Amino acid sequence: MSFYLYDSVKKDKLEFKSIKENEATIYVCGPTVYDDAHLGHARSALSFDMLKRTLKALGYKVTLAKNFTDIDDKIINKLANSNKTLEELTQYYIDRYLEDMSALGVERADVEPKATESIDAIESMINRLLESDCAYKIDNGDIYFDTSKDSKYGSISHMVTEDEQNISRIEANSQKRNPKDFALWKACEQKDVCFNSKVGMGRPGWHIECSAMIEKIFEGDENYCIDIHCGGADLLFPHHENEAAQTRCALNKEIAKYWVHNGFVQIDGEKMSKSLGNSFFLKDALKIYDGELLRYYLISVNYRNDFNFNEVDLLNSKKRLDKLYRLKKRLYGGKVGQVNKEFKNTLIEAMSDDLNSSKAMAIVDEMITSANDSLDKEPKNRALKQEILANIKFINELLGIGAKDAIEWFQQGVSSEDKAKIEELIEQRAQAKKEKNFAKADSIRDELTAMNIAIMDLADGTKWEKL
RNA sequence: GGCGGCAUAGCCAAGUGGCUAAGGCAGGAGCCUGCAAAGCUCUGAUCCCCGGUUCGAAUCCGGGUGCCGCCUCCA
Repeated sequence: MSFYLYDSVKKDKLEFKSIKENEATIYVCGPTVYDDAHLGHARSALSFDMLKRTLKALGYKVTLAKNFTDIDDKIINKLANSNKTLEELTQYYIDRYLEDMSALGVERADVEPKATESIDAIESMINRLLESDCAYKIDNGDIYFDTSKDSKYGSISHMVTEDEQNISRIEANSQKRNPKDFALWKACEQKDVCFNSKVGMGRPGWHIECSAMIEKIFEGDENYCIDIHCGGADLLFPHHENEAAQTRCALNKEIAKYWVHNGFVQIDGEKMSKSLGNSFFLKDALKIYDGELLRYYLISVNYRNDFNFNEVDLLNSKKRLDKLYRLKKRLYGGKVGQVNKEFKNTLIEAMSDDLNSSKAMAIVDEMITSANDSLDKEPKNRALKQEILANIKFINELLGIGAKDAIEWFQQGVSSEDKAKIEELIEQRAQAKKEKNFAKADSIRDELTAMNIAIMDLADGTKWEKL
């Protein structure tokens, strides 16, 4: 089966042809670890988690690297107001990031390089750029990349123009050869946030770390370092433009064969920001909503589109995901059989079309309806039940949803005392029903409703769910 | 100022030249049920506006209008 991916540099949906047959190499620009992860980080991580899962389902051996930028101006600023070391501070946020992403079902990357642990690769690349005069050092020790040395500069973002007016906001520095030149290395004096390297005392610029890490981690071929380079839409310029330029000048090849960018998350139609006070940290969202639900909600929209996060839509997603778990609950404790091949292929096919998760979810919904219908007609068909459970298992492999215990799913946040009380009330109601005392049965149901508990009388007894 | 994206039923959202425009939520009708809930069945849009290309366009081109993003750290 062919895999198609929208390349945001070529602006076209292309058939994926990996550098090495049946192997796929992916690099994702990860977070700068100076604060907790927000919904935007989640969306990025989820997009490329789906990419990895889909390629694996198609039979590729996937290697995904996601970096942590653990040295940067904002980290240094934060350090000034804390009594932690650089490593303590960044490791704290790395752990927080991984914890939050784990709650969303994001698989760990195969390689997780840190900038501070890649100084050797960075200084090596900077040295080569200096030797070939693609980079130059100015009086204060800063090292800049000379964008005029890269004839293809601008080919990634299509953002570079000759018009001087457009670049008025770029850092003014009289020693820079070209206004667009960017820092590869920032000289500094403070020892606690600087590294002693062959290119001087200082710290790496943001862009060089990705180029250097990719060179260090992946082999590539004579034309490309990796198959797919991923990141948020905002990274296209200047970050990815600069990465591409550095790699071209240092290695004489392109950094990536395909470029994939995910769209932004807005909250209630407004850009996320601390000043707006819209709760945008993942940890806050996870206090209220289940991680799997957030995952399901966030992947319900194509990864390239902007995403407008709001509670109404989130609760709609909850109802939709509940249907999957209700089906799973219907088959509770049953054996998992063989997945339906047609279902599996249709689902992979949807994801193979530029990760069309919306379509994949529609296919899941159709499977749920058809499965419920079949179960209504043939409640004792064991083979059918086993196949449906296998289908649900495959949904989890590909989309990362539906793996939880179906009973627990509907009882999240209910204490064991409340559970006992609910069971007791249901028992009393069953007795009242048996005696045809419907008034009493209904009043017990009202009592449960007041506790936010919904009940449903099924063939095999009364089941309850937390609303 | 420069570059780019988006606009599909009450809401969310697939679909990028051609069968009756996916799917979900909400709403309506029915089956089932002591009544409900759950589940199942049926039910809704000609695709922001104008013009063009074409036998044929939501889908391509041009022009509007509106919203958003990037150009400075940012997923």
